[in-house]
Formats: sequence, C-alpha cells, structure tokens
Amino acid sequence: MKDSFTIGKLAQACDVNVETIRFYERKGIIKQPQKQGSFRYYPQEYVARIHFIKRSQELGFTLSEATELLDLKIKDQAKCNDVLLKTEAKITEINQKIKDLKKMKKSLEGLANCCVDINQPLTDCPILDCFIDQRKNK
Amino acid sequence: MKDSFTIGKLAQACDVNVETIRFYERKGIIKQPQKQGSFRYYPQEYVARIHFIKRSQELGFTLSEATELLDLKIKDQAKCNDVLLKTEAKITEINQKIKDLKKMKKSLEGLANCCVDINQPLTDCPILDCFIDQRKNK
DNA sequence: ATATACCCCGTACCTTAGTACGGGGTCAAA
DNA sequence: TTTGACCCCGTACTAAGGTACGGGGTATAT
Repeated sequence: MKDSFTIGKLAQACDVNVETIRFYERKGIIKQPQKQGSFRYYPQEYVARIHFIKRSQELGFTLSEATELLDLKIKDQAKCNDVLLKTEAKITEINQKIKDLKKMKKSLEGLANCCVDINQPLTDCPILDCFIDQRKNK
Repeated sequence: MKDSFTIGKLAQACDVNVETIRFYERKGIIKQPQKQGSFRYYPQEYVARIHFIKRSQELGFTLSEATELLDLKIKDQAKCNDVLLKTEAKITEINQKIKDLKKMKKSLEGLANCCVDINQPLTDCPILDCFIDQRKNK
C-alpha cells in the first residue's frame, strides 16, 4: 500500500474521473494492477501512463493511437527500429496537419484584412471565395 | 436539373456517404436545397461547402466549428466587424493547434533521435519521460 | 411499359470516449 | 464497533459523427 494509489487517488493525481480509469482498464489501454482483496493498488508509474494518454489526446491522437505510442515503450520485445518507424509516420502526419492549418490561417487572415471597412455588409466580403478557391486546388 | 446534383451525385463528388449529407441537413450544417417534387437538387456550391467541412474536420475542428467558419461568409445580415472578431478567434485557435502539434513533433523527434542504436532493446528508450515532462509544465 | 437504379423518410444501430448509477462490500479513524 | 468515505461490478446513458435498413415512390433508358 505504501507507494501506491487507490483508484480514487490515482484519478485525482491524473485529474481524470475514476470511471475513466476503469474504462481504460476494460478497453485494455492500461492493465489491471495488483489487487489486495478486491481493491486495485496502482504503482506510481500509472500516473505517467495516464498523463501520457491524456497528453496524446490533447494533441490530436485517438485513444488507440495513444495506446500504440505507449506500447512502443512498454513492449520491450520490440526493437527501436519499430519505434522509429511509427514515430516517423506520426511526424509526417503532424507535418501535414501543420501545413494545412497554416493554409487555413492564411485564408482567415486574408478574410480579416479584406474587412477594412468595418461597416461593409458581409455579402461584399470576399473571404468565402478566398476560402473556396483554396479548397479547389487541393 | 442541368448544373445540379442529385444527392447521390453530390455524395460521389464529395466522397462522402449519401446518409452523411442527409445527416448534415438534419443537423442544420447545410441547408436543404431546392426540391423538384420529392428530390433534392444541389447547385455546385454544395460541393465546396462539403469539401470545406470535411477539410475542417481533418484539421481538428468539430462539425459545429466548421459550421461556424462557414457561417463567417454566409450570414450576410452580419457586419464585417463580427466576422473580424470570429475570424481572429479562429486564428488564435489555429495558432494554438499548430503550437501543440509542434511540441508533439519535437517530442517525437527527440524519441527518434534517442533510438540511434537500431538494435537496442526498447526498455531503454526514454519516450515516456519525454512526454510526461511536457505535460507537467502545461 | 417496365425494369432497375436512384430517391424519399423515419428509425435503429454503430464507434469513440467517456459518465452516471445502484446495490453492495471494505477500510480506517474515532 | 460503527460510521463515513471509498471501493467493487455491471449496466445504462451521453454526445458526436455518422452508417444501415426497410418499405415505399420516381426517373429514365430500352
């Protein structure tokens, strides 16, 4: 019990709901820890695991992608090579997303700039066309 | 019906399911087009709208955010002033997304770099710590 | 004029990612 | 030793974003 968390303490430490942890367990995203009687006792590394999952989600990865990333570290029969490949795939994905977001941002900035006359009715605002045009050559 | 699409043709042109289009209509994300009898006939601009929605989703916006973006142009009773504010909010959002993705990318690159010895067992790979550190000062 | 491909509507179902609930068991402090 | 806070499990529900289905109507090419 020392150096370990009940499910409630773990949830608190990770700023998630208790049910979320039970949910992750049911889904195989984290594995069931040691039990003392009917109670789960989590060693501290679970804090890091759950933080990792949450962080990944914040950055646009799904739960199963987050699990995949975690597994890169956890499955020690795997070799760094595997990690490298998966990591590089994710990086490529991220690069594309950044590129697309930047394009979108430019369109929006164009929109903002064209609204110089603050009381011009929106119908005359060329932003949408801007936007649509950018979509066209995609 | 020249120059317009039946729902099936539109779906095909946008590479989405017919049901998706009906779903968007029910949700008020696109508006019902002219009907000839019971059939919907969509003018071409719907292609751009749906592409736009799909694109926005790919970039991490929800359907209702995508709708909001689309509305920047469509509601002509609004004034440029409103558009400007909303546009700026969206730009801020996009900037944050880009920032987060870049952080994620850096972590992943760090991970990739630490796997120099291609046959090193994975247990020695510091990926988890990488991520955790980033979450802490969040 | 008839096949058949397409459309209509409503309803039900699916996946992801949880959250809530209820009836019961347990631990620990007073 | 009892009371309150916490845990157990299973089941049901939510919200977003669709997808599928079934019974019927329609448009069009032959």
